[in-house]
Amino acid sequence: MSQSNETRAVTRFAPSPTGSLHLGNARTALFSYLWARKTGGRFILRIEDTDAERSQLRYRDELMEQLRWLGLDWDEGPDVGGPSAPYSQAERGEFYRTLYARLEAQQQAYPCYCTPEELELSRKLQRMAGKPPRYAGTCRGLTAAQRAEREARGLKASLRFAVPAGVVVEFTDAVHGPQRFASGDIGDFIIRREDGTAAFFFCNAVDDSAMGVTQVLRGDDHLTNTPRQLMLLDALELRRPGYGHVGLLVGEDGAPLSKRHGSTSAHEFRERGFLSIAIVNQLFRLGHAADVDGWLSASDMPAHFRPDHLGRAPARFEESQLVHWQKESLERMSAAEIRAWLGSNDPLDFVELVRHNIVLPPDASAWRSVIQGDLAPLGAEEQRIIAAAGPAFFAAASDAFAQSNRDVKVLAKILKERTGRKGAELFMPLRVALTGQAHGPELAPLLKLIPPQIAQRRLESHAQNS
RNA sequence: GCUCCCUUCGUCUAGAGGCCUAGGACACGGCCCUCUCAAGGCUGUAACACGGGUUCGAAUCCCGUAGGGAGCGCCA
Repeated sequence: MSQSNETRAVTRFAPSPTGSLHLGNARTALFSYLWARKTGGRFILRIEDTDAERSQLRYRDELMEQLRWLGLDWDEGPDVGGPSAPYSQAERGEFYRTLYARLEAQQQAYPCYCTPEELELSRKLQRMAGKPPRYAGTCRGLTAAQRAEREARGLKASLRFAVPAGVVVEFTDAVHGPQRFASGDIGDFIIRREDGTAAFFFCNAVDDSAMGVTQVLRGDDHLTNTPRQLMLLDALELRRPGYGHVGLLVGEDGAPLSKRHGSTSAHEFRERGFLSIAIVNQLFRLGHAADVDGWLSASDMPAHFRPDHLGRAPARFEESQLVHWQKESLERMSAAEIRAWLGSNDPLDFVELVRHNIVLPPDASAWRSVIQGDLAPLGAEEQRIIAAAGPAFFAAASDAFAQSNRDVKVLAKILKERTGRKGAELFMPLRVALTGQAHGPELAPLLKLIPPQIAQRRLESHAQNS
């Protein structure tokens, strides 16, 4: 296994442009990217847009934008070209046609005239009989005359791969190890749709091979599909890429990540203000055992990627862990970078002051209004602190503030003499009255940023009544 | 139904027969620091799904059971 890790891996990400980049896909893209970068190989982006109905150019562009945002760049792809162009399957029809012709000439593929209704019925019947729902082979034995008769009736045909009987397909999965499947368990499957477009099993396998991909990394859900693709490649005498199937990414309830888990696309996390490097650090550790615990920069990540430590079990995505990487990422940014991330024009000293109390951009707005606008209503803990201090304290505080020239040290000294309070007993009520919150950045510099009249008013407001 | 896959602390994982009284990280609790939060330091709670084997010895190997998942699509 270590042998293959040393060689230059050619990997790919092959999304279908039918929606935005899902976290699960983002993770396999990341792993593929890292594998290529780690070994000095190549990373290919191929767009699987054979389903004209659902594929949209808009989605393709979004996908590419989101990959770039995550820091994944490709060496070959629809926009940058490469030796295996074109990289959109919709444009590879000619290549597919020569392969179909070969398969038909070798009698390893045949036209199928069954209608969707007939197929549906057949599957239903088989299910009821307790049998696996496989293609019955109705059209496999059709004579030339029978085919001609169907053509004459104007029937459209799909093309099916004739699965060889009695074959055992073996391969070594990069994450699951040795695998064996019997061809008898696999029905003849469609490789060209009735409309002439290539079906997934076919174009996906054939392109990986033709593009020189050495390591296919994909979700576990494809594991049992792999023998089909292998038989196809074998029939065409095309080189087999290595396959690796990683455990799926699931939500906090253990079910596959879906809408009901809230955000599931990279785009949604971006909208909420998560940093791409935070997301990448999190994905890096889901279904993958890194050799370090700490935060990694994008440039350090490839060296720490371990293809032989990819996980078989489903990995649960938990936002609390993402938040950790978000904090770690923020710690490593300059105030100017944080300001840019916030998209604000806050003074840098303000950013510097509140940065450790920010996880997502809305946290910054809260502090912004503390120094300029109104305070949010007090929470339970805050109310308790105010009540415990009492109006007399704030009357004294208000006086003291007027003499303090906004210097917390001076303010505290006067108050200490007047009230006998010190430490938390003294500072906490001040903090709550001035900021409306029981936690936050250091009080002294914060006070300097609050306009004096506003600070004065906040202290006085608690001196009045209970 | 058939075929295949998966199962270590709440979560991510280390672990490839003795180094495991199972390690780390996140989260959670405590202590220190401190006006508070965060950060940092120290520290605590917490897991080998179950049952049989094999072995001097099993989280690690074998066989079952249970639970979860995937595939069997003219969707990728």
